[in-house]
Formats: sequence, structure tokens, C-alpha cells
Amino acid sequence: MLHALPSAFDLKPAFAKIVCEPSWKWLKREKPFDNYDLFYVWSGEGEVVLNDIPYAVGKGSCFLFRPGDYTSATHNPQKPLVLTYIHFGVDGPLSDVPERYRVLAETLDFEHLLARYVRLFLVETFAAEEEAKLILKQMMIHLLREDREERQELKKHSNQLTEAIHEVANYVRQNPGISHRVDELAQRAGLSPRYFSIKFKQIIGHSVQNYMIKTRIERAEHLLHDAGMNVTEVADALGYRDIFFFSRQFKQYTGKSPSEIR
DNA sequence: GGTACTTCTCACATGGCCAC
DNA sequence: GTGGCCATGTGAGAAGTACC
Repeated sequence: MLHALPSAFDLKPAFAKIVCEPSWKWLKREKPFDNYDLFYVWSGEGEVVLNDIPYAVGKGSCFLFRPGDYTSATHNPQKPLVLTYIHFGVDGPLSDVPERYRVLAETLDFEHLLARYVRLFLVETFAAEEEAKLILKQMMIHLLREDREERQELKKHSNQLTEAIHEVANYVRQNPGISHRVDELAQRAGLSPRYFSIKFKQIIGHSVQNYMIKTRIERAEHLLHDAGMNVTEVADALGYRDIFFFSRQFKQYTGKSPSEIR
């Protein structure tokens, strides 16, 4: 898809951002997919089964289902999935197709593209289809880049320790509203707190504390910008007892106050 | 009055460094 | 892979200000 022209993308009318109902489930169909489906999880907890392989999904989980794939899914009614799906086709022979699954390390830019794509068609917008094709291509490049970086990272740290650290990082990312303690996270990884802190920074690139703040701020930006929540609601949702402290931290990391983001 | 922000203070958790 | 020491940063509370 790297070399496919934007005009080669065939947009399908099946796309949306939805909050899944508590009773939601996605049953396996008799026929496989006949087009591509970009499937992104904004929040919630669930499980997606792709070609009989189960994946635990949460914020940042991103699939690119391909023609011929079989899928099904369920979610935790207590933490319903919020997701975006975009169906599309691509004309002509393809090389460099993104992997079927990854958890995005940096979600902000990608979520902005997803939100823009969906919003383009909410009202009649001049040249919406042309822009949507460009956005789609941009998202494919984003995924290809993410896949390459992940492979390089895996080469560097392909062992059990790395997997344990990645699992903890994913857990933190999926639960930005919980105030995690390093000793608890270390226990989850089966390491001493001191050693866990050191390895976490080596593998993830951020200290535990810094990573927790970063995921919270990213989530806050999304809630403020896309979910329409006010500053008090967002601070509360992300476990900040002090809205003023939240505001200060937000500005420290983003350069803008929460009210400016809204 | 409600909301958002600033400043100050303080206890405690965390990270960096080093030795083992 | 772990633990000790110490500097630093974080989180929380309080008081006050600005704006609508």
C-alpha cells in the first residue's frame, strides 16, 4: 500500500466511530471479508478473534482486516469498547500491506486522522472523498512505520523480559485513570521494583512515572477534544483528585491549558 | 456563583548512581 | 539482579485571582 496512489483507494460506505452497547458482540460470519477493514479501539476492554487467533484488545489496539479474513469479537460490558471501523478496497496489485495487528505506541496523531476521516462525511463537505483517500493512505503509512519500528524493537529486546515489560506498559496504557505504583507493576512483571524501573526505561524509552503521565495526558487530550467532556469531568475520569494539579500537568506536557484544547 | 488558573508548601515515591 | 543512599519530581491541599 506504500506505493498505491490515493486514487486507488475505494471508499466503502461502512465506517463509523461507535460506543458498543453492553450486550454487543460480533459473531463470526459464514463468509470471510471481501474488503479491507481498519478497526481501531479508542477505549474499553474486549477480545477479538482473527482467523482463530484471540487478541486481548484495549486502547490503541489496531487491526487491518484483509479480504479473506474471518473475525469475531466480544467485550467487557463494564468497560465497553469504543471503536472506529473503516471499510475500503484498493485497486491493483499491492505490496507493503501493514500487519494485521499491533498496539499503537503513539495514538494521538492516528486518532486525529481517524476522527477527521469520520467527521468528513457527517455533513456534506467539499472534496470529502478526495481528502478521505489521502487520510486513508496516511493512516496506512502510519501503520507501516509502526510495524517497522516494532520489528526493530523486537529484534533488540526479543526475550521474556521484554514481553513482561510490554505487557505492563500495555496494562498502564489501558488503564490511564488508575494511579499505578511501581512496586505493584514490578510484581506484575515478576521483577524487583528497582530492576523493573531500570528495564522499563531501557525498553519503553520512558520512566514508569513519565509513561503513566504521558498516557494520562494523551487520554485527556482525546476526551477534551473528541468526547466533549469539560476539564472537571476529564480530571475526575483520569483519577486526578485536584483539577488544578491536572491543569498544571496538562500544560506542562502539551504547552496548552486543557480549556485551549476544547 | 461556577469554572479555570496560579502560587506556595510539604510528604512521599521515584530515579540515578554505585557497590555487591 | 538487588539494595542503599540521596536528589528530584509528583501529587495533594490550601488560598487567592480572573473571567463569564
